[in-house]
Amino acid sequence: MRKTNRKLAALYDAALAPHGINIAQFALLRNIERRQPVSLTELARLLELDRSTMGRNIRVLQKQDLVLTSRGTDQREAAVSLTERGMTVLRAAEPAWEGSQDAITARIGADRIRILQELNQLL
Amino acid sequence: MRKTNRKLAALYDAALAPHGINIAQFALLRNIERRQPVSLTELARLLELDRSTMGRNIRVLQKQDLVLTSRGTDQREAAVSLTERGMTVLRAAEPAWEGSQDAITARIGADRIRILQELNQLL
DNA sequence: GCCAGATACGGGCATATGCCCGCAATGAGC
DNA sequence: GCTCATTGCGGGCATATGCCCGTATCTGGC
Repeated sequence: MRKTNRKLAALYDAALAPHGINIAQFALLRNIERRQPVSLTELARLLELDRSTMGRNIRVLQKQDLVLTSRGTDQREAAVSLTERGMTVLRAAEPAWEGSQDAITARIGADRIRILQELNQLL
Repeated sequence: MRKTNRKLAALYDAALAPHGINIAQFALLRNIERRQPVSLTELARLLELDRSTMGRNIRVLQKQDLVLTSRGTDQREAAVSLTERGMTVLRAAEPAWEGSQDAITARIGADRIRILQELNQLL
């Protein structure tokens, strides 16, 4: 599973590289878009990551001017949103992501993809 | 896949924690045992990892006195072998690993496990 | 035997990931 | 209103991962 995950990530990363992001960042940007403005804790819950990991990942996106964070009503919360550039990059990267998705589906079969999705539910 | 991989790794890591190693290190130790003495490049090939990553992972095991490296016939090569302690820890950790393996198989089904193994071949 | 290209490593740079600890803001109970 | 447990973050520590570049060693063709 670890091997496969690395290979799969490498495939997506190669396809997304021209857009300056990797698969982890792509997934993160999509989640931000859906929920913005959203807190770090909420994003961490959505992607099932440690909160501190999420904080650092967001910082990288911020450095690239893809997201911005401000304080929420709750002064503790960091409210994360896409910047205009973030939205542009996300839109531009989507075809590359879909292309990889299709290529991988063709290679391993839609039924196996479905099983991978089930797997995550079971754990 | 990335989510599932993290969850799965966490399960194994928890089971292996009492032995002071994680799932990546466990897999690495097993491969070293099978091929020792073995070069970094060969190990990297076996586990499909970047060679520099392998070098660093080995260094961690070395720091814990689980493996030792010496120069091979080819003076460039690092010949990696298990230390006695490495062997002991590997043997001690195996039941924990098998326990996780069984628990996970029970949870997600042997057929899905088999599909995961096929997946790696296809990529 | 000598040199050029190939091969094995190590180190630097960047990201990803988790755990723990401490700080600040919130909110519930009195 | 005030105290204290809860919640949201950031920073420190450690590992994992990949890419690129430089150095050392080897090897094949001459």
